[in-house]
Amino acid sequence: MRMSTKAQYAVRALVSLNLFSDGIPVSIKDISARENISFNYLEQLFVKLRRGGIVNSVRGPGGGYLLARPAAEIRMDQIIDTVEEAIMPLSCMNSDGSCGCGSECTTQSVWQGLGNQIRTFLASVTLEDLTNDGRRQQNFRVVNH
Amino acid sequence: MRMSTKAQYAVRALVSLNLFSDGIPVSIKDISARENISFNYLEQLFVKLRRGGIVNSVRGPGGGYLLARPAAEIRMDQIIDTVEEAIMPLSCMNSDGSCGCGSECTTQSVWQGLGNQIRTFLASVTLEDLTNDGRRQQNFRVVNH
DNA sequence: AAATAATTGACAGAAATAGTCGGGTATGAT
DNA sequence: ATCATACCCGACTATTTCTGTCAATTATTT
Repeated sequence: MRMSTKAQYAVRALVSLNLFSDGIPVSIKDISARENISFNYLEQLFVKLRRGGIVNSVRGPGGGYLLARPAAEIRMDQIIDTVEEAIMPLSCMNSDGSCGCGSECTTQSVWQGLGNQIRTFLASVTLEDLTNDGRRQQNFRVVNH
Repeated sequence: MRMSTKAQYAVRALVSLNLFSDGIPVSIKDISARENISFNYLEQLFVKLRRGGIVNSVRGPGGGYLLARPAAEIRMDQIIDTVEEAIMPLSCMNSDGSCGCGSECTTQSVWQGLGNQIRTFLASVTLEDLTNDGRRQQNFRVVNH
C-alpha cells in the first residue's frame, strides 16, 4: 500500500502556491524551483488541477496559477482525486466502487471500510491547515537563524 | 493510492483457510482452487505468512496449513505487514518512518496522520470478524437457492 | 513582433507488481 | 524403502504503473 508521488507533489505544490501567492499568479517555474520538483512533471499535475477546478490559470507574461477558491475550501481528498485516478482501487472494484467479482469477495467490506476511513481523514484536512503548518515552520526557521 | 493484490490475496486465502479448516490442515491446492488464485503465487504468500508467524505448516501427505493462533487474535495489519513490506511508504520517508528531506516537507504530518489512521483501522479488524462475514454470506446463498 | 508562460500529447526509462518455473526437501502412508 | 504429497526456495519473466522528459503549440502581455 503506497501513496504516489503525484499526490505528494500536488499537495506540496499547492501549499507552496498558497504560501507565496498574494493574489498574484505564481508560475510553475517558481514552484518548481522552490519545491525542487521537475518543471515538466509539475506541468502535468497542474493541467489536472486546473481541469479539476482546484486552480485557475493565467496565461502570458506574469501569468501562472491561482487557487480557484479559498484554501480553507480545498480539501485533501479533492486534490488527490483530481491528480490520481482513484484513492483506493482494488483489483475487483468497479469504477463506481461496487464489486466486480462473485462469491469470492468476503473481504470486500474491509477494503471498502478502509477506503471510507481514508477518505474521511483526507476530507478533514484543508489546504489552509497545511499552509498554516508551513507558515509555522518558516517562522521557526527564521527564529533559529 | 492502491492496495496490492498481495494483501488482498493473503487476506482472502486466510479467510478461506479459517472457513474450511476444522482443525485439520488445508492445502494450498485447495485454497488455490477455491479462491481461484495462482497456486505458485499463493505458495509465495504462505511462505511469508509462516515466517511471520501467522500460520503453521504441516508437511507430508494430508498436510497443509493451519492458523498459528485463534482467528480472533490475527489482525489485518499483521497480515499485511508480513506480506507487504510497508503499509504506507512515502518517497521521502526513511525505513523508521522519519523524514528524509529537509524544509520542503510541510506536508509530512498529513501523510503520517493518514498512515496512523490506516494502521489503526486495520488493527481493529481481526480474521475472526472477516470469517463471520464469510459465514453470513454462505448462509445467505444457501437460503436463497 | 517578441517574450513569456500555459497547454497538449507523445514518449522513454525505471521500478514495482504479478505471476511462472524448476528443482529441492521433509513427511507420512503403503 | 519408496512413493506420492505438499511444503520450501530462488531465480526468472512479463506486465503494468509510475515518474519524468521532450517538443511543438497556443494564448497573452508588453
